[in-house]
Amino acid sequence: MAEDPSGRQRMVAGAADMISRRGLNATSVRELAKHTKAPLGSTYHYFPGGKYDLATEAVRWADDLTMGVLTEELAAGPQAGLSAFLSLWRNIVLNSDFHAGCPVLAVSVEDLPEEHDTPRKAAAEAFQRWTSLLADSLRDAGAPADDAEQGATLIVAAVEGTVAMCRAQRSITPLDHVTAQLTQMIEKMLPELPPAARPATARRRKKTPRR
Amino acid sequence: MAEDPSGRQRMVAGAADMISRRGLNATSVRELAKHTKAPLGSTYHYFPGGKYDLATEAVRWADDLTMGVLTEELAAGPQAGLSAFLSLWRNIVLNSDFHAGCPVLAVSVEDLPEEHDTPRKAAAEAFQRWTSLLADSLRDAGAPADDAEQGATLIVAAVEGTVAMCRAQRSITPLDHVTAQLTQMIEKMLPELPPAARPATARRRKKTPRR
DNA sequence: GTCTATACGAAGATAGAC
DNA sequence: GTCTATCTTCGTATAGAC
Repeated sequence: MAEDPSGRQRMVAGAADMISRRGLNATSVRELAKHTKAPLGSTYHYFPGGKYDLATEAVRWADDLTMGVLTEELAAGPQAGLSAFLSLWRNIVLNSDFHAGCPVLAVSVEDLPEEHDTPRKAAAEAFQRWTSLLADSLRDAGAPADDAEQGATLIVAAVEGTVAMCRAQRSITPLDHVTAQLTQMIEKMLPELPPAARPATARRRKKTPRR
Repeated sequence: MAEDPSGRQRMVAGAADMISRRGLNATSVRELAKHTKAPLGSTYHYFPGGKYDLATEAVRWADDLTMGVLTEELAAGPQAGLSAFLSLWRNIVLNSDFHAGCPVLAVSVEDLPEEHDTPRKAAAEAFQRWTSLLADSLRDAGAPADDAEQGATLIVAAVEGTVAMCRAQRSITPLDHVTAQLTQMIEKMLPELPPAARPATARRRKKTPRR
């Protein structure tokens, strides 16, 4: 968990980044090895299943990273979680000057040969985990069960779609618009409360909040 | 506009479909020619700029198709337009058994070499056109200007993201959830009216409605 | 103008030297 | 165990025969 100097770990993170930029098909093992300063042959020592093993781990890596951020921030309620989720992708898009995005989305829109289907399955799992986490948080905060489930799905879908739109348009404006609307949506689906109050279920947090 | 038996037109539509399934990088000119029964050499006669010319036209083709559907159905108001927009992609996903999606999104998440950037620009334009059309319709129906603009962006982003989620999960459920939430969102942003009534601006339509 | 045959590079994957 | 050199397949693009 401390920094892992291992070439293996660097390759997984590097693959996630590269896939998020160019997609899975355009991410070659050759170039990845070069960028991460790992010898080409070692790749197949670390990842005997080759490119698709590597891609699957890259998707899981992004999944876990996102789950970590969401879990931590959702402790302070759905709005805080939404905000953190948005910031996560916002920073990735801006720091890469609109060149990087979400590797999970990238894998989801490339039809893979039937026998190398594990990256897509990992992507499906990631979306499911993010959605469930958000839905639970909305329910805990008092949203009706249907709205919680549907709203969580909308949040994940909208963020993924918006990141792609921002990249196409080379502008962060779509993300700002979506942020405003999703924030409104959550407000309307929660029971009305004075801004300071919070339902009891939302108060249990596991750690001290960040920052 | 009647059926075009031309090989050229078939290649553009075929490219749009293939890109929507596997992404731009995995769409080879070779295989496209084979699928559309056009000789490989002819491709470069029709599209002197090669693969990226072809991709750009494919994106514009999908753009125009979507604009046509949207323009026609939005004449009956924003809810009808949303519904048609959703159906369009829903049918594509279901008819392809979760293998096809939106070519505009596919192009948006693949970083292209700087010199072959036109497909991305065409994608940016497509998103912009769809968003503007929806925003205008929402404004005409009485939504506040900010909500109209932001809501239109959310609709486009959410639909694009949801199509990708459905493909990853091999399930149409996300699209159903998003449909419910977006429908609610539009209702809440429009002035309250008895279901039968309609603001005057939404009544002007250009053609007789289909079917 | 249409198409076949081919040039040339880069992809995934592996064999086998260190 | 690590890495280099190489095999095979497929990519884009073109040259030149009909």
